[in-house]
Amino acid sequence: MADTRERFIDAATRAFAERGFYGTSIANIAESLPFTKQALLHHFGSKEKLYAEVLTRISERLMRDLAAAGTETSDASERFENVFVNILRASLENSDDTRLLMRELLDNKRRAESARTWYLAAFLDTLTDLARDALGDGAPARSLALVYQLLGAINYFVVSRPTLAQMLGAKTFDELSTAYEHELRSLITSRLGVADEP
Amino acid sequence: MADTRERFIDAATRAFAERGFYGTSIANIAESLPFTKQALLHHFGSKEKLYAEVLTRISERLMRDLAAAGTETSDASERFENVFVNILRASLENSDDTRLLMRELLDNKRRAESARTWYLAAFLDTLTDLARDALGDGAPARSLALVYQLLGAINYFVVSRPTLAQMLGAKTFDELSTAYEHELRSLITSRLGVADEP
DNA sequence: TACGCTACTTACCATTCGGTAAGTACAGGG
DNA sequence: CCCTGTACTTACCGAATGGTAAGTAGCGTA
Repeated sequence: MADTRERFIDAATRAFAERGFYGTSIANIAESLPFTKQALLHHFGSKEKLYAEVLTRISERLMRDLAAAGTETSDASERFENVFVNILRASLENSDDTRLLMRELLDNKRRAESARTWYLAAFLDTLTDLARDALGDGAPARSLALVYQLLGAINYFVVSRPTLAQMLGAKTFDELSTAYEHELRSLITSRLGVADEP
Repeated sequence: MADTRERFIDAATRAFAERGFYGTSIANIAESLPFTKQALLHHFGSKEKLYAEVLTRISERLMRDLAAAGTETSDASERFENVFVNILRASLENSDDTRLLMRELLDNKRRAESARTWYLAAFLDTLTDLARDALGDGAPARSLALVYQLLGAINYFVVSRPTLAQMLGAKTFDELSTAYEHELRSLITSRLGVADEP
């Protein structure tokens, strides 16, 4: 059944996000559902192929989210800011995906071919165009750098949340969580508000 | 010999950074040196203990670097900016360490007790104090959020470099690399240059 | 010369891993 | 009623893993 496949992909996403590709065994994934690992192999053929399906589903969602955002306003700066706030919210909401993609980023140099970066390339292209409109200057590397810095600010935070929660204590952690989006907006608007020196 | 220990820790740092804790076998580490895995076990007792020594050595370097920076100037904003540029340079220079710490961040929720966050706590404390001085406002959560965003901007970039190099091609990648520090400075100075609304 | 210590090695082991082989149960169609 | 395909299961396998046991070689000391 297609439903069983989906359940496997769900469980695999959680497991891979939590323990990484090598820290996760297919038996482990299957045991979190009422199936054996052979059922998993029946549907996906191999661990690698299951992982590929997990990645595909995540990048499809990313592109869908990105396409949905960025059409709310005509002001370039405002649009830029809103797009990144949307990315922050989506990344927080799908933190398993975010963690898994961070692991993939760390691993994919080794995981050979890794033409798997296509989703990132499309992502960056779109965002860099938005950045150029918002910055209004000509150097494409600057736009790309800014985009990457903001993605880093977002993803690193999402990935750190469990550690931060434990380290900071509930009160400070809650304050940080609520401050984060506001502070991200400040960072973006202030950056967009100043002229660049060459 | 102490030298053999150091060589094991060096090799382990590279291996753990590249493949992660679970993707690395102690036999693999030993094979990259003219020793057997039993020599490794003789010196460190277990894989976990070796990993702990690797982490300890990294966090000691981090604290040393941080203590060395931040004393160059008396102006709070300038000091803040310089500290983060120093962190960027050090993270790039020790990219294995950066990658390994990113993996640890992803793993340590699971790796139980993980009182291993102490180095991060001290790091954040120091940086947040600098941020408060530079921002000149009272909300500690804002300072912490800003610090974390800049750390994210730095670490995410360092970790992504192999992927970016492959994805962007040599020319664009070089442009991005040289633009990154400049753009980070722009991000910081512009953020410090505007007043906060509550 | 004997002793103990450090720095290793070879041999071995139980467990876990991803994957294959060979089935069982059942549904739908001719 | 049989045939075929799907969705699984139990049984099994070779390779790799972390770790233990039991050495061996060399050095410093009494």
